Amino acid sequence: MNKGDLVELVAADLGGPRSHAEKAVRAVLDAVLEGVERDGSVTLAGFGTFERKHREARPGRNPRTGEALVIPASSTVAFRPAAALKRIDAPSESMVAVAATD
Amino acid sequence: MNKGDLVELVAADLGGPRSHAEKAVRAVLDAVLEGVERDGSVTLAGFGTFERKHREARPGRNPRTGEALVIPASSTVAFRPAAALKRIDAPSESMVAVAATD
DNA sequence: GTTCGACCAGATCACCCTTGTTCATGCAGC
DNA sequence: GCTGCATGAACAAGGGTGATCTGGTCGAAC
Repeated sequence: MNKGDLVELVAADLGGPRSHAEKAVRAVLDAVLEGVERDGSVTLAGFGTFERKHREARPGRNPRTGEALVIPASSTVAFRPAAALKRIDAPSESMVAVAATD
Repeated sequence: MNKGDLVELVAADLGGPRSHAEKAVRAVLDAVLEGVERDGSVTLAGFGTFERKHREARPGRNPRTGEALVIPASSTVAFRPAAALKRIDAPSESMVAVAATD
């Protein structure tokens, strides 16, 4: 799913025109990045937490040549999903039971 | 930073009332979850990709008791940030140069 | 007021991360 | 609406890193 489809979903939710939903999507994404840049972390209850993580330099390897190299330290944005959207998958053996229950 | 602050940023961006921005934030977050559920992944160019990742069951351990246990298979939502928001930190040796340049 | 998130402990395994290319697609501008 | 540009995905291999378990409480957020 790409941004266009997401905009359609947002438009369906907000009920307004797609152009408005598109602006809303951009505004939210930009605000998240802004918040991460400013505060270092953005916590959205029930959704997850975006946080800027500093990664130490560490030894890496060029997968093409196999040559060892040093991956420089970098800052990236990590996302920790809220517990609400972690779903425990039923074990394979229970799938039959689930199917029977369902 | 919490959801309220994010809403304020979005409101400042959209220019509308905060109540409207709050609805927009909820709509976007909900749409992302909806998209992940539907399609398995949501790609936002310049921001990142949300994708549902299936994690196999694996042996774990209760950190309190040290007792071994099996972590059941689960599905979670992972976020891969776009290359644009990965920032390479200057090496320590360059910090002096940066300081000198700055 | 209620619920949700963070924290911490220790051990372990999955996965992320590098390079570099190309192609295709998505996005945005005209 | 079309085109152009930019960005994402995939692959290959290996090692380091972090995510993960529980759980109770406190504080903040909703």
